[in-house]
Amino acid sequence: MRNYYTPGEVAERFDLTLDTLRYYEKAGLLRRVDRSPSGHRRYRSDDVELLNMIRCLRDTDMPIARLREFAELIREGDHTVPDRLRMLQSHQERLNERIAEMRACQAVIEHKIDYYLGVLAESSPDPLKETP
Amino acid sequence: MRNYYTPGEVAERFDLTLDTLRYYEKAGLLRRVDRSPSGHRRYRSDDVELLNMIRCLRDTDMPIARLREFAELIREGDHTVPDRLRMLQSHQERLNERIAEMRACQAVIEHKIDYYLGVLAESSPDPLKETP
DNA sequence: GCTTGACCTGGAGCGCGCTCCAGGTCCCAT
DNA sequence: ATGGGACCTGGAGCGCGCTCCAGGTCAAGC
Repeated sequence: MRNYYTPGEVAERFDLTLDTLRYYEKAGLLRRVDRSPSGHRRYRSDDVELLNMIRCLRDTDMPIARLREFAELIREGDHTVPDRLRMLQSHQERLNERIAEMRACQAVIEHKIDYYLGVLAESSPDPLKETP
Repeated sequence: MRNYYTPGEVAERFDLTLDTLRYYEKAGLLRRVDRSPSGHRRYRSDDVELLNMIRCLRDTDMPIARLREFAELIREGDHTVPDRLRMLQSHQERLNERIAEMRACQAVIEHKIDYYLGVLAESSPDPLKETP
């Protein structure tokens, strides 16, 4: 029973390419990952756990640079928990703002959709009762 | 009484730079804008109206290429209303999906925040009743 | 022994959406 | 007449986040 994950497994699990996975490591989002005797990477379950977080944060547009900061805090040890907490909390706030912004845009777009629907209704009115 | 807007006015109104405004024009998001005798741009109110839509769509991550398609439909005339409608509707759907995705990520992040709060609570428990 | 496939490396390249620049024109106020 | 400010042009450059590549190693199965 293996206690590690191969690059292929990890890539598939998070829907990342091998290139991206290596890029994340180079960029400092992951520690230097363990290797098999032949040099292949072996991801531990805590790497995978971190990647899960990374994917969430990336998917919500946290830039790589900030992700690296976060990862560095983790590597520095338990005394950085308050800083990590602050990072996550402020990210949540930004996210709330972003979602609100998107909702506002949606409203404007919806308005335009209604307008277009109106235009169509007028140009081709009730097909059973055409205007004379 | 002027019936046009200067580049500076438009840029400020939509919080864009003059460069971006010109870029949008080059990219085909705007028609070739009118000019003053001295060559300065003069935006009409329908340009401004379109820009308002463009800003909404860009702010919700519609790529420039798709925006150009949309703008071209407008230029082609009223018979493209159904196509425009479809574009906006499918954009709204994508947006809903995107927002749902972000909410899902937020839940994961919130979970982590709670975990960190737990860690902190444990490492520095009730300050008035320290563990012996 | 040979092929296949998964993985390795360092480094170059790319697509997107701007952003910046040099050098110029025009107009208005001092 | 001079200076400042708003704007013009074409084209180069940039930051980000990957993505691709050539050339190589290794392990397992036929």
